[in-house]
Amino acid sequence: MSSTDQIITVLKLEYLFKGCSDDFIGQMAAQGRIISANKGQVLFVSHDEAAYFYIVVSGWVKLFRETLDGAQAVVDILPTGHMFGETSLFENGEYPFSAEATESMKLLAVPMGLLQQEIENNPKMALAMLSAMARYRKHQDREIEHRTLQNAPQRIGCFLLRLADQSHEGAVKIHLPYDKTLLASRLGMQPETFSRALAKLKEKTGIKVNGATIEMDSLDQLVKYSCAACSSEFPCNDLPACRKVE
Amino acid sequence: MSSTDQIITVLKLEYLFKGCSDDFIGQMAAQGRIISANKGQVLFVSHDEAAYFYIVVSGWVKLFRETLDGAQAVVDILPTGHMFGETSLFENGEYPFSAEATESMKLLAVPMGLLQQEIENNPKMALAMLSAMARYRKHQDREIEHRTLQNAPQRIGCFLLRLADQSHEGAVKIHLPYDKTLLASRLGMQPETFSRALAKLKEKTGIKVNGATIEMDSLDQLVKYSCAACSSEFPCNDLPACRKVE
DNA sequence: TCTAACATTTGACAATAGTCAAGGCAAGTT
DNA sequence: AACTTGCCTTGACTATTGTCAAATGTTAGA
Repeated sequence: MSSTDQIITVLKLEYLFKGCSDDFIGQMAAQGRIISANKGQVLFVSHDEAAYFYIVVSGWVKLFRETLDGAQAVVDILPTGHMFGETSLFENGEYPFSAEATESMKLLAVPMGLLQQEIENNPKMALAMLSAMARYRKHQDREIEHRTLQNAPQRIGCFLLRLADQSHEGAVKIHLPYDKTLLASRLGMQPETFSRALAKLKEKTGIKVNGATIEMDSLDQLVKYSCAACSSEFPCNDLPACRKVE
Repeated sequence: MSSTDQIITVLKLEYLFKGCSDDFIGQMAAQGRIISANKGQVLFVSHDEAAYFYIVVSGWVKLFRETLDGAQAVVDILPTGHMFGETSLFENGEYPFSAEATESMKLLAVPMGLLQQEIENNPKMALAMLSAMARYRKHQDREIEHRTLQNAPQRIGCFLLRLADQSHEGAVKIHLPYDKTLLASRLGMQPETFSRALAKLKEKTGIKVNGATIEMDSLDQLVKYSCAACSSEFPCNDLPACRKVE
C-alpha cells in the first residue's frame, strides 16, 4: 500500500470525513504528513499558532491544560482515528489546549487551511462539522454531569461500561486502554484515589481486577452501581472516545 | 413598538443572529411567540421532542439534567438574550436537558424548522452556528477545568470576576444575578458549601459581602486567589454567560 | 401587621478525596 | 542476578465537601 493510500485509510477512520468527497480526501492525503512521537513528547502547547490539525494513527494522545504552578486538567485522551486541534479554526487560530503523546505513537498532521477552505466552500462539510461539534458538546456535557453527580468509584465503573461491549450479554473481559495513572487524570482524580476507588468498586460490584484486566460475570452490577448517579439510562449511546475504533 | 418589532429586538440580542439577513429575522419574528413562565415552571424536559428553540427575553433559565432519584446537575443558567434548545437540531430532535424558569420571566419561542432551514440553505448561517458552538465548547471546557482545579471558594471568586467589569480599575461593586442557592448549583456545590466558601473567600481576599451585594477595593486580591488555580490568565476573554447583555 | 414559605447561615458530624511518605511489583538493563 | 526505573498500592493523616438538623433572615401575600 502506498503512503498516500495509508493516509487515506487513516482519514476515513475519523467520523467527520466519512462522507467526504474523494477529491477533498485526496488533497488532505497529498498534503498530510505522518509523524512519529515518543512517549511524553509535546506536540503543541496551548496558544501555539494552529497550523495543523491531527488525527491519531496509533497510540493515545493526552489533551490538557496547565496552570502556572503545574497543575494539570486533562481535557481528553484520544485513540486511533480521532481528530484534534481542528477547533482552533474558531478560536482565533490558537490551540486551546496542549497535546502530548502518551506512548510511542504515530500521527497524521494536515494543514488547517485545507479544512478551513472545505468548510467555507462546501456547505455539506460545514454541516458535518456542526454534527461533530454537537457530538463533542454532548460528550463534554456528560463529563460535567459525571463530575458533579458521580463519585470516584462510580466514574470508574461508568468508564468501564463504555469500554465494554454493551451489546453482548453475559461474562465480560475488559482491558484498560492505557495506564492507571493516566486513566486517573482522565477521570479527574489522583492516582491514589483511583487505586482505592477501584478497590471499592471491586468490593461493591464483584468485578475481578488483575492488573489492567478486569472481568465480571455480567455488566448488571456495574450498571446498577454507576448508572444510578447519572441522568442517562444504560446503555448510553455515547460515542466512546475511550474505545478504539475498529 | 409593535409586537413584531419587540421580537426583532430580542432576536438581535442573541450573538448568533447579529449578522443575519432582515429576511430571516423577519421570518423568525413572524413565527416566534413571546411566552410567559412562572418561577419553577418547567419549559421542557430532557428527551422531549424539540419543536422550538428559545431566547430569554427577561429573567433567568436553568438548564439541568436529573437522575432517577432526583439529583440534579445544572448545565447552565442563562440570562436575557441567550438562546437554548437549538442544539437539538443535532441530537436526533430531542432536547438534551430540561429547562426551568427561575423566576417569573418571558421567553421567545421560535419553531426549530426555521433555524434548520436557514442553516441548511445559507452557508453563512452554518458558519455562524459553528462559531456559536465553538464558543460554547470553550465555555464548557473551561467549566470542566474549573471543577477539576479550583476549590469552592476559588470557583466563587472566579465567577465574581467574570461578573465584574474587568476593564475598570479600582473599587468594584457586584450584585449577584440570582439567588445563592441557584448560584451554588451553577457552580456545582451545595448551598451550605456555598455559604461557607463565600465566608472563606471573604476572609482570604477581604471582599465585603452584604446579602447579594459584594464590594471590594480592587479585583487584585480576587485575581490572585482564584486565577492561581486556572490555566487562563486574567482577564479571561470569556463570553460571560453569567452577565446580562446590555 | 402577621405569617407562611423560602432562603440563608451555622453547628455537628460523615463521607470523600487529596497529600505525603514508604513499600511493593514488574519490565527491562547492565 | 542485581539494579534501576516507573507504575501502582498502602498507610497515615489532612483538607474539602456533603448531609442533616436547627436557627435565623427575608419576602410576598393574607
